[in-house]
Amino acid sequence: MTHDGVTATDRAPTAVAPVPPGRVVVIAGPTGTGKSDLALDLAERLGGEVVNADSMQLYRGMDVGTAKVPVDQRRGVPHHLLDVLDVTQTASVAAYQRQARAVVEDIRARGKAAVVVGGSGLYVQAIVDDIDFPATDPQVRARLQAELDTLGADDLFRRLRAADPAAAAVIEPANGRRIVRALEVIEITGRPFTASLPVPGPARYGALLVRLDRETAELDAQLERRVRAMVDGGFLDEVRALDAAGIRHGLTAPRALGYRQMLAVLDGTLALEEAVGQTTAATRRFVRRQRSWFRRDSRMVDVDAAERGMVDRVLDLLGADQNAELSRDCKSAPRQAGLPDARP
RNA sequence: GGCCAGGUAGCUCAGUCGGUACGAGCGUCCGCCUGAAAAGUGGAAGGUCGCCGGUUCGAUCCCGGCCCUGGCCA
Repeated sequence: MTHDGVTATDRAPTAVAPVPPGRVVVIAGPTGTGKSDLALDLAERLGGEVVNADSMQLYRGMDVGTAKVPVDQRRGVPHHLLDVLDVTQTASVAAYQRQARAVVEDIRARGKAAVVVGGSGLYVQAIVDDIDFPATDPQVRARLQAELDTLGADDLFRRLRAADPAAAAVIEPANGRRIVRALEVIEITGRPFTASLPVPGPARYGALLVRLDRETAELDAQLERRVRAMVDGGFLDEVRALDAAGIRHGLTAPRALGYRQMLAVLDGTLALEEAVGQTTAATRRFVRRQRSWFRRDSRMVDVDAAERGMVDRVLDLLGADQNAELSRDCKSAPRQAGLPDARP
Protein backbone atom coordinates (compact mmCIF):
# COMPACT_ATOMS: atom_id res chain seq x y z
CA MET A 1 0.00 0.00 0.00
CA THR A 2 1.18 3.46 -0.73
CA HIS A 3 1.74 5.24 2.52
CA ASP A 4 4.13 8.09 2.20
CA GLY A 5 4.72 10.51 5.03
CA VAL A 6 1.67 12.63 5.61
CA THR A 7 2.19 16.29 6.10
CA ALA A 8 -1.23 17.59 5.36
CA THR A 9 -1.47 19.56 8.55
CA ASP A 10 -0.53 22.81 6.86
CA ARG A 11 -3.78 23.62 5.14
CA ALA A 12 -4.32 26.52 2.88
CA PRO A 13 -6.18 29.36 4.53
CA THR A 14 -9.83 29.40 3.54
CA ALA A 15 -13.05 31.18 4.21
CA VAL A 16 -15.23 28.14 3.89
CA ALA A 17 -17.25 26.63 6.68
CA PRO A 18 -15.36 24.29 9.01
CA VAL A 19 -15.69 20.62 8.28
CA PRO A 20 -16.02 18.22 11.21
CA PRO A 21 -13.50 15.37 11.41
CA GLY A 22 -14.29 11.93 10.14
CA ARG A 23 -16.39 13.07 7.25
CA VAL A 24 -16.76 11.00 4.13
CA VAL A 25 -17.11 12.52 0.71
CA VAL A 26 -17.53 10.54 -2.48
CA ILE A 27 -16.38 11.96 -5.79
CA ALA A 28 -18.13 10.01 -8.53
CA GLY A 29 -18.96 10.65 -12.16
CA PRO A 30 -17.78 9.72 -15.62
CA THR A 31 -14.18 9.10 -16.49
CA GLY A 32 -12.01 11.97 -17.65
CA THR A 33 -13.70 14.70 -15.66
CA GLY A 34 -10.86 15.25 -13.23
CA LYS A 35 -12.16 13.31 -10.24
CA SER A 36 -8.70 12.32 -9.07
CA ASP A 37 -7.48 15.89 -9.03
CA LEU A 38 -10.50 17.14 -7.18
CA ALA A 39 -10.14 14.34 -4.65
CA LEU A 40 -6.52 15.16 -4.12
CA ASP A 41 -7.31 18.83 -3.59
CA LEU A 42 -10.02 17.96 -1.13
CA ALA A 43 -7.91 15.50 0.78
CA GLU A 44 -5.14 18.03 1.01
CA ARG A 45 -7.44 20.72 2.32
CA LEU A 46 -9.17 18.39 4.74
CA GLY A 47 -6.06 16.62 5.86
CA GLY A 48 -7.84 13.52 4.65
CA GLU A 49 -7.02 10.35 2.77
CA VAL A 50 -8.05 9.09 -0.62
CA VAL A 51 -9.86 5.80 -1.16
CA ASN A 52 -10.00 4.42 -4.68
CA ALA A 53 -13.36 3.29 -6.04
CA ASP A 54 -12.24 2.43 -9.52
CA SER A 55 -12.35 -1.23 -10.41
CA MET A 56 -9.39 -1.12 -12.76
CA GLN A 57 -7.06 1.00 -10.67
CA LEU A 58 -7.18 -1.88 -8.24
CA TYR A 59 -4.70 -3.63 -10.49
CA ARG A 60 -0.98 -3.48 -10.02
CA GLY A 61 0.78 -2.36 -13.17
CA MET A 62 -2.29 -0.88 -14.82
CA ASP A 63 -1.21 2.71 -14.51
CA VAL A 64 -1.10 4.78 -17.66
CA GLY A 65 -4.15 3.09 -19.16
CA THR A 66 -6.24 3.71 -16.07
CA ALA A 67 -4.99 7.27 -15.57
CA LYS A 68 -3.84 6.36 -12.10
CA VAL A 69 -2.28 9.30 -10.27
CA PRO A 70 1.48 8.63 -10.18
CA VAL A 71 2.95 8.21 -6.70
CA ASP A 72 5.11 11.30 -7.04
CA GLN A 73 2.05 13.39 -7.76
CA ARG A 74 0.06 12.36 -4.72
CA ARG A 75 1.38 15.26 -2.68
CA GLY A 76 1.94 13.09 0.32
CA VAL A 77 -1.73 12.27 0.63
CA PRO A 78 -2.22 8.60 1.56
CA HIS A 79 -4.05 6.65 -1.13
CA HIS A 80 -5.84 3.41 -0.39
CA LEU A 81 -6.95 0.47 -2.50
CA LEU A 82 -4.70 1.11 -5.43
CA ASP A 83 -2.49 -1.72 -6.66
CA VAL A 84 -4.08 -4.41 -4.54
CA LEU A 85 -4.74 -6.99 -7.24
CA ASP A 86 -2.58 -8.92 -9.65
CA VAL A 87 -3.76 -8.73 -13.25
CA THR A 88 -4.42 -12.44 -13.23
CA GLN A 89 -6.86 -12.12 -10.36
CA THR A 90 -10.56 -11.53 -10.82
CA ALA A 91 -11.93 -8.38 -9.28
CA SER A 92 -14.95 -8.74 -7.03
CA VAL A 93 -17.35 -6.13 -5.72
CA ALA A 94 -18.03 -8.07 -2.58
CA ALA A 95 -14.36 -8.29 -1.69
CA TYR A 96 -13.97 -4.64 -2.54
CA GLN A 97 -16.90 -3.77 -0.30
CA ARG A 98 -15.29 -5.41 2.70
CA GLN A 99 -11.92 -3.81 2.13
CA ALA A 100 -13.23 -0.38 1.29
CA ARG A 101 -15.50 -0.21 4.30
CA ALA A 102 -12.69 -1.35 6.54
CA VAL A 103 -10.43 1.33 5.12
CA VAL A 104 -13.03 4.08 5.42
CA GLU A 105 -13.82 3.07 8.96
CA ASP A 106 -10.18 3.03 9.89
CA ILE A 107 -9.67 6.50 8.47
CA ARG A 108 -12.65 7.80 10.41
CA ALA A 109 -11.47 6.11 13.56
CA ARG A 110 -8.31 8.14 13.25
CA GLY A 111 -10.41 11.26 12.99
CA LYS A 112 -9.58 11.93 9.40
CA ALA A 113 -11.73 12.62 6.39
CA ALA A 114 -12.11 9.93 3.76
CA VAL A 115 -12.32 11.01 0.14
CA VAL A 116 -13.66 8.18 -1.97
CA VAL A 117 -13.02 8.61 -5.70
CA GLY A 118 -14.02 6.47 -8.60
CA GLY A 119 -16.20 5.93 -11.60
CA SER A 120 -17.28 2.40 -10.86
CA GLY A 121 -20.88 2.96 -9.86
CA LEU A 122 -21.45 -0.40 -8.29
CA TYR A 123 -18.27 -0.08 -6.25
CA VAL A 124 -19.28 3.29 -4.91
CA GLN A 125 -22.69 1.94 -4.03
CA ALA A 126 -21.16 -1.06 -2.36
CA ILE A 127 -19.55 1.28 0.14
CA VAL A 128 -22.36 3.69 0.68
CA ASP A 129 -25.48 1.56 0.26
CA ASP A 130 -26.78 -1.42 2.12
CA ILE A 131 -26.05 -3.89 -0.58
CA ASP A 132 -25.62 -7.45 0.54
CA PHE A 133 -23.97 -9.66 -2.03
CA PRO A 134 -25.02 -13.31 -1.97
CA ALA A 135 -22.16 -15.79 -1.88
CA THR A 136 -20.42 -17.25 -4.87
CA ASP A 137 -18.98 -20.64 -5.64
CA PRO A 138 -16.25 -21.03 -8.25
CA GLN A 139 -17.27 -24.59 -9.03
CA VAL A 140 -20.92 -23.79 -9.58
CA ARG A 141 -20.05 -20.66 -11.48
CA ALA A 142 -17.65 -22.47 -13.78
CA ARG A 143 -20.16 -25.17 -14.50
CA LEU A 144 -22.94 -22.73 -15.31
CA GLN A 145 -20.59 -20.67 -17.42
CA ALA A 146 -19.63 -23.78 -19.38
CA GLU A 147 -23.29 -24.58 -19.88
CA LEU A 148 -23.88 -21.07 -21.12
CA ASP A 149 -21.11 -21.50 -23.65
CA THR A 150 -22.40 -24.82 -24.96
CA LEU A 151 -26.16 -24.54 -24.57
CA GLY A 152 -26.61 -20.84 -25.09
CA ALA A 153 -28.42 -18.15 -23.16
CA ASP A 154 -31.89 -19.19 -24.28
CA ASP A 155 -31.55 -22.57 -22.69
CA LEU A 156 -30.34 -21.21 -19.35
CA PHE A 157 -32.98 -18.54 -19.44
CA ARG A 158 -35.71 -21.17 -19.70
CA ARG A 159 -34.22 -22.84 -16.66
CA LEU A 160 -34.21 -19.55 -14.78
CA ARG A 161 -37.82 -18.91 -15.70
CA ALA A 162 -38.77 -22.23 -14.20
CA ALA A 163 -36.69 -21.74 -11.05
CA ASP A 164 -37.40 -18.09 -10.39
CA PRO A 165 -40.05 -16.39 -12.56
CA ALA A 166 -39.58 -13.09 -10.77
CA ALA A 167 -35.91 -12.96 -11.64
CA ALA A 168 -36.60 -14.06 -15.21
CA ALA A 169 -39.01 -11.18 -15.55
CA VAL A 170 -36.31 -8.63 -14.84
CA ILE A 171 -33.35 -10.19 -16.59
CA GLU A 172 -33.00 -9.97 -20.36
CA PRO A 173 -33.07 -13.41 -22.04
CA ALA A 174 -29.84 -12.64 -23.86
CA ASN A 175 -27.90 -11.48 -20.82
CA GLY A 176 -25.97 -14.66 -20.16
CA ARG A 177 -23.91 -13.08 -17.46
CA ARG A 178 -26.81 -12.15 -15.24
CA ILE A 179 -28.62 -15.40 -15.93
CA VAL A 180 -25.61 -17.40 -14.82
CA ARG A 181 -25.26 -15.38 -11.64
CA ALA A 182 -28.96 -15.73 -10.84
CA LEU A 183 -28.84 -19.49 -11.30
CA GLU A 184 -25.71 -19.62 -9.20
CA VAL A 185 -27.30 -17.77 -6.32
CA ILE A 186 -30.41 -19.91 -6.47
CA GLU A 187 -28.34 -23.06 -6.41
CA ILE A 188 -26.11 -21.96 -3.56
CA THR A 189 -28.67 -20.35 -1.32
CA GLY A 190 -31.63 -22.49 -2.24
CA ARG A 191 -33.66 -19.33 -2.37
CA PRO A 192 -34.93 -17.30 -5.29
CA PHE A 193 -32.66 -14.64 -6.66
CA THR A 194 -34.25 -11.40 -5.66
CA ALA A 195 -33.33 -9.18 -8.50
CA SER A 196 -34.29 -6.01 -6.76
CA LEU A 197 -32.28 -2.88 -6.25
CA PRO A 198 -31.29 -1.75 -2.81
CA VAL A 199 -33.55 1.03 -1.62
CA PRO A 200 -31.45 4.16 -1.71
CA GLY A 201 -31.73 5.39 1.85
CA PRO A 202 -29.36 7.93 3.34
CA ALA A 203 -25.76 7.23 2.47
CA ARG A 204 -23.77 5.27 5.00
CA TYR A 205 -21.30 7.32 7.07
CA GLY A 206 -23.42 10.35 6.26
CA ALA A 207 -21.33 10.63 3.16
CA LEU A 208 -21.66 13.56 0.83
CA LEU A 209 -22.13 12.25 -2.69
CA VAL A 210 -20.68 14.44 -5.41
CA ARG A 211 -21.32 13.79 -9.08
CA LEU A 212 -18.61 15.48 -11.12
CA ASP A 213 -19.33 15.93 -14.81
CA ARG A 214 -18.76 18.31 -17.65
CA GLU A 215 -20.32 19.27 -20.94
CA THR A 216 -20.44 16.34 -23.37
CA ALA A 217 -18.63 17.88 -26.33
CA GLU A 218 -15.80 19.05 -24.11
CA LEU A 219 -15.55 15.73 -22.33
CA ASP A 220 -15.51 13.81 -25.59
CA ALA A 221 -12.72 15.99 -26.90
CA GLN A 222 -10.85 15.51 -23.66
CA LEU A 223 -11.20 11.74 -23.91
CA GLU A 224 -9.68 11.79 -27.36
CA ARG A 225 -6.71 13.79 -26.12
CA ARG A 226 -6.37 11.56 -23.14
CA VAL A 227 -6.21 8.31 -25.08
CA ARG A 228 -3.66 9.86 -27.38
CA ALA A 229 -1.62 10.99 -24.39
CA MET A 230 -1.78 7.51 -22.89
CA VAL A 231 -0.34 6.01 -26.04
CA ASP A 232 2.35 8.66 -26.15
CA GLY A 233 2.96 8.00 -22.48
CA GLY A 234 3.89 4.38 -22.96
CA PHE A 235 0.56 2.59 -22.88
CA LEU A 236 1.73 -0.06 -25.31
CA ASP A 237 4.87 -0.80 -23.29
CA GLU A 238 2.81 -1.08 -20.16
CA VAL A 239 0.54 -3.63 -21.79
CA ARG A 240 3.51 -5.52 -23.17
CA ALA A 241 4.86 -5.86 -19.65
CA LEU A 242 1.48 -6.95 -18.35
CA ASP A 243 1.26 -9.48 -21.15
CA ALA A 244 4.44 -11.01 -19.80
CA ALA A 245 2.88 -10.89 -16.35
CA GLY A 246 -0.01 -12.99 -17.62
CA ILE A 247 -2.78 -10.45 -18.00
CA ARG A 248 -4.38 -12.58 -20.69
CA HIS A 249 -5.08 -15.25 -18.12
CA GLY A 250 -7.09 -12.82 -16.09
CA LEU A 251 -10.84 -12.53 -16.48
CA THR A 252 -11.30 -8.87 -15.66
CA ALA A 253 -8.09 -6.98 -16.40
CA PRO A 254 -7.64 -7.89 -20.09
CA ARG A 255 -11.10 -6.52 -20.85
CA ALA A 256 -10.36 -3.07 -19.54
CA LEU A 257 -10.78 -0.12 -21.89
CA GLY A 258 -7.73 0.27 -24.04
CA TYR A 259 -5.99 -2.80 -22.65
CA ARG A 260 -8.05 -5.09 -24.82
CA GLN A 261 -7.16 -2.96 -27.84
CA MET A 262 -3.46 -2.74 -27.00
CA LEU A 263 -3.31 -6.51 -26.64
CA ALA A 264 -4.73 -6.78 -30.14
CA VAL A 265 -2.03 -4.42 -31.35
CA LEU A 266 0.60 -6.66 -29.78
CA ASP A 267 -1.00 -9.59 -31.56
CA GLY A 268 -0.68 -7.73 -34.82
CA THR A 269 -4.40 -7.97 -35.46
CA LEU A 270 -5.06 -4.27 -34.95
CA ALA A 271 -3.20 -1.21 -36.16
CA LEU A 272 -2.20 1.24 -33.46
CA GLU A 273 -4.22 4.04 -35.01
CA GLU A 274 -7.25 1.77 -35.12
CA ALA A 275 -6.70 0.88 -31.50
CA VAL A 276 -6.62 4.52 -30.52
CA GLY A 277 -9.90 5.14 -32.33
CA GLN A 278 -11.59 2.11 -30.86
CA THR A 279 -10.42 2.91 -27.37
CA THR A 280 -11.70 6.45 -27.62
CA ALA A 281 -15.06 5.25 -28.90
CA ALA A 282 -15.33 2.61 -26.20
CA THR A 283 -14.47 5.16 -23.53
CA ARG A 284 -17.14 7.48 -24.86
CA ARG A 285 -19.68 4.70 -24.62
CA PHE A 286 -18.51 3.94 -21.12
CA VAL A 287 -19.05 7.53 -20.09
CA ARG A 288 -22.65 7.30 -21.29
CA ARG A 289 -23.17 4.18 -19.21
CA GLN A 290 -21.60 5.76 -16.18
CA ARG A 291 -23.90 8.72 -16.50
CA SER A 292 -26.99 6.58 -16.73
CA TRP A 293 -25.84 4.74 -13.65
CA PHE A 294 -25.21 7.84 -11.55
CA ARG A 295 -28.13 9.79 -12.96
CA ARG A 296 -30.64 7.73 -11.05
CA ASP A 297 -29.10 8.53 -7.69
CA SER A 298 -31.07 11.47 -6.36
CA ARG A 299 -28.76 11.89 -3.38
CA MET A 300 -25.94 13.13 -5.53
CA VAL A 301 -24.94 16.75 -5.71
CA ASP A 302 -23.86 17.97 -9.14
CA VAL A 303 -20.59 19.75 -9.64
CA ASP A 304 -19.49 21.00 -13.03
CA ALA A 305 -15.85 20.22 -13.74
CA ALA A 306 -15.55 23.45 -15.71
CA GLU A 307 -16.57 25.54 -12.74
CA ARG A 308 -13.93 27.43 -10.85
CA GLY A 309 -13.56 26.96 -7.14
CA MET A 310 -14.94 23.45 -7.08
CA VAL A 311 -12.95 22.59 -4.00
CA ASP A 312 -14.39 25.41 -1.92
CA ARG A 313 -17.79 24.56 -3.21
CA VAL A 314 -17.51 20.97 -2.01
CA LEU A 315 -15.96 22.03 1.28
CA ASP A 316 -18.91 24.35 1.77
CA LEU A 317 -21.32 21.54 1.09
CA LEU A 318 -19.51 19.42 3.64
CA GLY A 319 -19.58 22.18 6.22
CA ALA A 320 -23.15 23.22 5.59
CA ASP A 321 -24.20 19.67 6.01
CA GLN A 322 -22.55 19.21 9.36
CA ASN A 323 -25.55 19.59 11.63
CA ALA A 324 -27.42 16.90 9.82
CA GLU A 325 -24.31 14.80 9.92
CA LEU A 326 -23.75 15.26 13.62
CA SER A 327 -27.28 14.36 14.54
CA ARG A 328 -27.09 11.34 12.33
CA ASP A 329 -23.93 10.21 14.00
CA CYS A 330 -24.92 10.85 17.60
CA LYS A 331 -28.35 9.37 17.55
CA SER A 332 -27.70 6.04 15.84
CA ALA A 333 -29.80 6.87 12.83
CA PRO A 334 -32.04 4.00 11.80
CA ARG A 335 -30.46 2.11 8.96
CA GLN A 336 -32.34 -0.32 6.88
CA ALA A 337 -33.31 -3.33 8.92
CA GLY A 338 -31.60 -6.67 8.77
CA LEU A 339 -28.19 -5.35 7.87
CA PRO A 340 -25.21 -5.03 10.10
CA ASP A 341 -24.28 -1.46 10.67
CA ALA A 342 -20.57 -1.45 10.22
CA ARG A 343 -20.01 2.06 11.38
CA PRO A 344 -17.45 2.46 14.14
C1' G B 1 -12.09 13.21 -73.44
C1' G B 2 -13.81 7.71 -73.68
C1' C B 3 -15.23 3.19 -71.00
C1' C B 4 -16.73 0.62 -66.44
C1' A B 5 -18.65 0.55 -61.39
C1' G B 6 -21.30 3.26 -57.98
C1' G B 7 -24.41 7.31 -55.72
C1' U B 8 -30.34 4.15 -50.41
C1' A B 9 -30.35 6.20 -42.30
C1' G B 10 -24.75 10.42 -39.49
C1' C B 11 -21.02 6.19 -41.54
C1' U B 12 -20.23 1.31 -44.30
C1' C B 13 -23.40 -1.27 -47.18
C1' A B 14 -28.01 -4.76 -48.22
C1' G B 15 -32.72 -4.62 -50.99
C1' U B 16 -37.00 -3.70 -54.07
C1' C B 17 -37.86 -8.80 -61.47
C1' G B 18 -42.33 -0.75 -61.03
C1' G B 19 -47.20 -0.68 -56.21
C1' U B 20 -46.47 2.57 -49.22
C1' A B 21 -37.95 0.78 -47.53
C1' C B 22 -39.33 -6.41 -42.87
C1' G B 23 -33.32 -3.23 -44.10
C1' A B 24 -28.32 -4.71 -41.33
C1' G B 25 -23.96 -3.38 -38.65
C1' C B 26 -21.65 0.81 -36.56
C1' G B 27 -22.72 5.64 -34.52
C1' U B 28 -26.46 8.68 -31.70
C1' C B 29 -30.20 8.89 -27.82
C1' C B 30 -32.74 6.48 -23.69
C1' G B 31 -32.75 2.45 -20.20
C1' C B 32 -31.30 -2.04 -17.19
C1' C B 33 -27.50 -3.52 -13.77
C1' U B 34 -26.87 -7.64 -6.29
C1' G B 35 -19.37 -11.70 -5.71
C1' A B 36 -16.26 -10.05 -13.81
C1' A B 37 -19.21 -3.73 -13.50
C1' A B 38 -13.63 0.09 -17.84
C1' A B 39 -17.87 -5.99 -17.71
C1' G B 40 -22.72 -7.64 -19.48
C1' U B 41 -27.34 -6.24 -21.72
C1' G B 42 -32.58 -4.13 -23.65
C1' G B 43 -35.09 -0.40 -26.46
C1' A B 44 -35.87 4.03 -29.54
C1' A B 45 -35.12 7.79 -33.01
C1' G B 46 -32.96 8.55 -37.90
C1' G B 47 -34.00 7.78 -45.08
C1' U B 48 -37.22 13.78 -50.64
C1' C B 49 -33.65 5.72 -52.08
C1' G B 50 -27.80 12.03 -56.16
C1' C B 51 -30.58 16.12 -59.24
C1' C B 52 -33.99 17.39 -63.40
C1' G B 53 -37.25 15.59 -66.92
C1' G B 54 -39.84 11.37 -69.46
C1' U B 55 -42.71 6.63 -69.72
C1' U B 56 -46.63 4.67 -66.47
C1' C B 57 -52.81 4.56 -62.99
C1' G B 58 -48.23 4.46 -60.03
C1' A B 59 -41.14 4.98 -60.28
C1' U B 60 -36.02 4.48 -55.39
C1' C B 61 -36.29 0.47 -59.10
C1' C B 62 -37.46 1.55 -66.62
C1' C B 63 -35.68 5.68 -70.33
C1' G B 64 -32.92 10.48 -71.30
C1' G B 65 -29.91 14.36 -69.56
C1' C B 66 -27.02 16.43 -65.74
C1' C B 67 -23.96 16.42 -61.17
C1' C B 68 -20.68 13.74 -57.89
C1' U B 69 -17.25 9.55 -56.37
C1' G B 70 -13.85 5.51 -57.53
C1' G B 71 -11.27 2.63 -61.20
C1' C B 72 -9.48 1.66 -66.16
C1' C B 73 -8.12 3.66 -71.02
C1' A B 74 -6.39 7.83 -73.73
